[in-house]
This record gives sequence, structure tokens and C-alpha cells, in this order.
Amino acid sequence: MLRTHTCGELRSQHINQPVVLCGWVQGIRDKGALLWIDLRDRYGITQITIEKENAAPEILDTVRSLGREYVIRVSGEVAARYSRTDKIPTGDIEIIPAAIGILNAALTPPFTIEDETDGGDELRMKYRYLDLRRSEVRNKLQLRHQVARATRNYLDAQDFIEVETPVLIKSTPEGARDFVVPSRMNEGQFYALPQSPQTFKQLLMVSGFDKYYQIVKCFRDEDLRADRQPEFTQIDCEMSFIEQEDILNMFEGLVKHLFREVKKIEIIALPRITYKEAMENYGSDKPDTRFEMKFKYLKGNGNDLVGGKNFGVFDDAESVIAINAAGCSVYTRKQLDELTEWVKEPQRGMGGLIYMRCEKDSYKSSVDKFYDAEYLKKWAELCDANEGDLVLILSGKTGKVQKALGELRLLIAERLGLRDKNKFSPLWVVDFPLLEYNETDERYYAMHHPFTSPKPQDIPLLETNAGAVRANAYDMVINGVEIGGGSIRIHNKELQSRMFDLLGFSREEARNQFGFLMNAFEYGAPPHGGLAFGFDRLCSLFGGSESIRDYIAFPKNNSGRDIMIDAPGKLDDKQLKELGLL
RNA sequence: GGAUCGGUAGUUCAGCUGGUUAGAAUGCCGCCCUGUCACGGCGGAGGUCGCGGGUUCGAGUCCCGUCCGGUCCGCCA
Repeated sequence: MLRTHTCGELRSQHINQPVVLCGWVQGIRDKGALLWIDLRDRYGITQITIEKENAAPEILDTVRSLGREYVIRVSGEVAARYSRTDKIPTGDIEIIPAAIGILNAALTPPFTIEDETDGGDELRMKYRYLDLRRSEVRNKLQLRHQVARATRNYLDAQDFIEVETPVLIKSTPEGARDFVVPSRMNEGQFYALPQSPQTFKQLLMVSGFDKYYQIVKCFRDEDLRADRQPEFTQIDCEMSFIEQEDILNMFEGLVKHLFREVKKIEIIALPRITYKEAMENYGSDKPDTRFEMKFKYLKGNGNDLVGGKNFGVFDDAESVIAINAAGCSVYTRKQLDELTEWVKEPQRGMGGLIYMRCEKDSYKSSVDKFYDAEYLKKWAELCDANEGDLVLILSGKTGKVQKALGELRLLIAERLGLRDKNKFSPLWVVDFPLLEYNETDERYYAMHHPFTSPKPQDIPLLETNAGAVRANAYDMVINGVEIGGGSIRIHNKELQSRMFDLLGFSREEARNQFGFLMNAFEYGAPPHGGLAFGFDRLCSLFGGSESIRDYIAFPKNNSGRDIMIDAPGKLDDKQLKELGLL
């Protein structure tokens, strides 16, 4: 060992002990007759103090040549500090060096290695190995380690076993685009990297493994976002001889365990709401329930508080839905115009925004011409709106209005400071639809994936009204982020085969792509189901960050590039020929 | 595939309706300082304003194209 201690562990009880430390030069403060070196490693910072008058000439020579981020080895004695600090845990002591050796020189780094670095994102990514020296970034990876460890502890205690599944598998057209890998030994053929180990974990259930999990890399060749990377990590789980209720309980337990171990927070309960309720109340299948601001239906959902006044916008609308932006009656005309423009943007596509300011005993709205005070009062009552509140109203086709108002709800909440990153509000969203109709392709797609089991009572609907069939599928949502999702699977060959029919697979396509799974189902497949958590997202949620990138040691940028190693890259002709690609 | 914001010193940014020698902070280099810890003080070096074209007497600034990066929509079973 080159060292006896780390830079984070020496305290006053070590005073007078001889020690050897290794680390990086964080900074040098030269005070003339006195000079300090901050020595940093993963564990902390320890101050090295040199009194020039009493120091050996070799030490002074060495120190003169030091720069930031030099790697050095310091042997000396622990001393009590003349002036202490409580800014760092080692602030009571310092090292009086007997010798300082340079283990390696360093160029001046392109950005400062400090918590408040001066480096921009791109530069930090290019020199990610330097960025990772910063405690802020290192702490995020340490948090990730803690979450992984706590996950394994919990699942291990529940008799789950971790099994690795292959990374070179077969491409399937459903779902996300696959990353593909050419096969040299099978010219013209390709492996695909798994979007998830879905079929393998189901096969493990057929094999009798009962309770499986894996913290596993998955790959999707789709465009990136702050919370999406082409390779990402899932906590992938599957269980046999269970029903939906068992899964929900088991993984409610996992999430509570993680919050307890990692965040020291007790989660009391995870409410469950149906997909339908989520859409009706929040306009989203991943509602942020840290705050209320639920939808109120002026029209639709059995209400009609707007009819018969010859206001075409409302009369022609399928739904008229409102939210109460508490305390926002002070919004200026300019602010409201800006919100109106926002809801009219193409991705939301609303015709406009109607508002009602609630003042003392009176209401002011943009539709005063059509609706008298009595009407407005009824609206206010429905929305629980009181003096100082602002009711925001959208109208149109139900689904579109829900979606747009859901986004508006989040925007208002953000401005009101209701999206507190230190508050956590987990819930289950259950009873997702089994299928989703795609207008362009004129066919149904599986909302979750084609192995999801319909609710038994809805199976007859498969022939008559397939869009209304609900699935035994569930998502765990925390603070408006989809953290995990799963389903009870189909374990019966006939039902699976019917599902493929419904999704427009020919018998042959189904056999080619998933024949191995269908065959397996003929050899005694147990009832089973499971779910997968987005591990990177879970970590960023715990860390209070929107972006998952800092929780991944070496992430890709927005274009799917690793700018540090400059990947992806071209292959030379020899390699291409070998792979049969030229 | 689309929208939008950005690219100026090693770095993070400012730079007005186009006008003399392009600024600040930080980092870097030198000198001074006996208790600093984001040390402080004084001085210095450091720029093809992403790239290409255009408008103009004159472009960091305006226009067109292009490359790179951020965010969002589509996409992500």
C-alpha cells in the first residue's frame, strides 16, 4: 500500500501519528512564509501545511513544481490545527510533511474540479473522467450504488435470485427500434440488443425460477431526452404463482425499503388509481400527485354547467374542463395571453384559454358576455375556487383537452413551487388499456407489450370492442415520473396466439418471432407476471435531478454520441468485408 | 423527421439600433504576504467572435447555408 490513510478519515485522535496519504492536489494556498496544499481523494480533503522556514529544501523544491491535479504522496505527522475549520470533516487536523513525492504530473484541467465548476456540459462530458473527480458527481454515483445495494438486499431477502440473460438476441419489429449487431459467422444476419429481457424472464418462469430479478442494461434506438439514454438500466423482476395484488404488494415493499434505506423517508401508503381516473383527474397516465389541482368538469363526465347560452366554443365541445390555480388571480393580462399562446402551440393544439378571476364576491371571466354571475359562481363552487384564485378552462375533444390541461396543470404547479423535489408522492396507476389504436397504421398496438394479459372479465370484449379491453397492467409513478411498469403475462398458448392475431401478426410471423415462447407455454407455463423499474430514473429522482445523465458514469449526449471516446465510429473496409457489410 | 434556444479568451458569459484598439469573472504565469481553507494584494500573458458565402464604405452584430451543442414535439411495445 502506498498510503496508510485516506484523505477523509484523519481526526484529532490521530494527532502525533505518522501517516502517509496519497491524492490529487486540489489547490495550493501560498501565504509567503506559510503554504498549504489541499490533498483530495474520493473520501475527502486533508490539509498539508508547510512552514517554509522549517521545511526541508527538497520539499520546497517539490512544492514549487506542483500544479492542480498533480498526484502526490505525502508522508508526515498529523498535527492539531492552529486555526480550525468546520467546513470539512478533517478541519481539526493538518499534516506536517516529512517528504512529498510526485506520483504523476498533470496538465491544468480545462475546467475547475470544484462543486461549482466553471465547465459547461459538453466540456465536462468530453473530460468525464475529470468531471467524476468532483464530489457532486461522485456522490451521485455513490447514491446509485446505494440504491442498487438496497435493491439487491431487499429482493435477496424475499428469495429472488439474480439471473443474467443474453445481450445478443433477436430483433423484433414491435416496440422501439433495435440496436443491431452484424454476425460475422452468419453472414447477412444480425443480432439485436435487448430492449428488455422480457421473453427471457418469462422463460425463466417456465423453468420454475419462481422469483427472478436482474439489474440489467437495456437498449433502445430512439431519440434521446434528458431522462432517456440509448442504453439504460432496469431493475427487471418476474414472479410465478401470483396475482396482480401480490406484485403490487411485493414492489410496494421494495419502494418503501428504498426510500427508508436511501432517503430515510417512511412512505406510508401507495394509493392506487385506475388509468381512467388518472386521465380524468390529471390528464396524464403518470400524474404528479405532490399537489391536488384536479380537473373539474364544467361539461362532460356527467356534468353540464355551460349549456344553452349560445357560446359556441363550449356548446360544440365534447368536454369543458377546469383547474383552479390557487392564488393566481393576480395574473396580468400579459401572463394570461402568454399562457393562451402556450396552450395554442401545435403539440397542445387548443383553440384558446378561458379564465375566471375570483375576487371578493365577484368573478371576472373572459366569457362574461355569455355567462352571468350565477353561472360563474357555480363554476367557482365546483372548482373550490375562492377569493384570489384563478380558474383556467379548456374545451374541445375530451382526450386532447385532458392532455393539454394536464400539461398546463404541471406548468402552473411549477410556477407555484408545488413541485418540491424533496417531497415524494408515489402511487400505482392500474387497469391500463390492453391495446391502443393507431390511426395511421389502422391497427391496434399493444399499449404495454404483446405478452400482457387482458383482465379475464374483459376477454369477451376482444372480439367486439378491443379498444375497451383493460389489461392486468400497472405503472408505478412518483412525482409525475413513470418509475416502473409491468403486467400479469399471458401464460396460455391459445390466448397468446389470439393476441398476436389481434395485433395483426400472421401465424407465420408470430411463429418466426416468438415461436420459442409459444412452444415453452406448451410445456407447463405457470401463471406469472412482473415489472421493471427504470433504475437511472429512480436514482435521479432520489437525487432530486431531472436529468439521468449525471447518474450514469459515462453517458451519451443528445445525439447518442459518447463525445469522450467519440463513438459511434466508422469501421474500416477490412472489418466491413469480414462482417459481410461491403 | 419537426420546432426552438445557443456557439465570442483555457472556462463561464457580456457585447445596445452595424462604427475606432472586442470586455468581465474565473483559470493560467510572475511578484508580495505567518493561519489560509472560494485566502488576499499588485502586475502580466491569453481571441481566425464555430465554419462557408452574401449585404454594406464598414459585420461579433443583418441575411442565406452548414456543422456542433441544449431543450421540446414526433418517437420511446
